[in-house]
Amino acid sequence: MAPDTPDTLFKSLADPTRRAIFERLCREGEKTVGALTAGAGVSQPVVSKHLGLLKQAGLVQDRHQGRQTHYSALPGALAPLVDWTREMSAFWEGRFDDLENLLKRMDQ
Amino acid sequence: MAPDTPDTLFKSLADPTRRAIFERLCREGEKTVGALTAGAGVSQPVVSKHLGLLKQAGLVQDRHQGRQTHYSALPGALAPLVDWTREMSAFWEGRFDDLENLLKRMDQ
DNA sequence: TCAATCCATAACCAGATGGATATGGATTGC
DNA sequence: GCAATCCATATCCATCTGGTTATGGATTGA
Repeated sequence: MAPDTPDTLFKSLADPTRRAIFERLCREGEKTVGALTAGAGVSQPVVSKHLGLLKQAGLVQDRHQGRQTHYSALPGALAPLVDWTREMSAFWEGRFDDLENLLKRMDQ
Repeated sequence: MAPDTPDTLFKSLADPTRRAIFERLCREGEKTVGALTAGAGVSQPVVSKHLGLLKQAGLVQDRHQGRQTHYSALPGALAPLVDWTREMSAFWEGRFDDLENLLKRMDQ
């Protein structure tokens, strides 16, 4: 799946375990697979698999150092998501052709 | 699943068919199930099921008129998504404790 | 009233997916 | 060199999920 598309991003972040891993990397910075496994609530192979998917999606990068692999977040990859939500909201803001929208705006 | 949480929103928008329906509602405004089915590429029951999930997630609302049901988008429900991405980016911006981040910033 | 239309629900199926365990390669420490 | 550690891959399994067809209730129109 092509990285950095809304589809890939939504799919990658839809799983709670996977999203939690990404969140930890965003909050706490670079971490090894072992460190991520501690507290993930799932086995190490599962963590590795999720990290592989996050990497494919362009959301994380890895750095090999000896027998450890350090992963870190690439929050810039979230840009297409931001664009998408902005686009959807923009369509909403730009449309005033039904009564409900009109009433909502008059309500403000 | 509780509506309007990042988890529910990501899951709801992860499916391409479902997201396409939501996008159409955002772009083109209120539509009946029949109108949405035309061009969705899937059968009418599938469209109904997706609309049911989108409604549970708080992303759409429905309005019954005779034998038709009109659905419309509620893009305000995307707010938790926007907040979440902002939060992740904020963690990123606030951290300058490793060499790679430093180099990236010096690069700009 | 009766046929047709619109939509939701039910039942079912195939494939995707998240999880576990088993294993093995690479690296480190003794 | 050898045992131990770290991680990725392989295999397998149960469940979830997105799709189909079948059906039926409600409403409309003739």
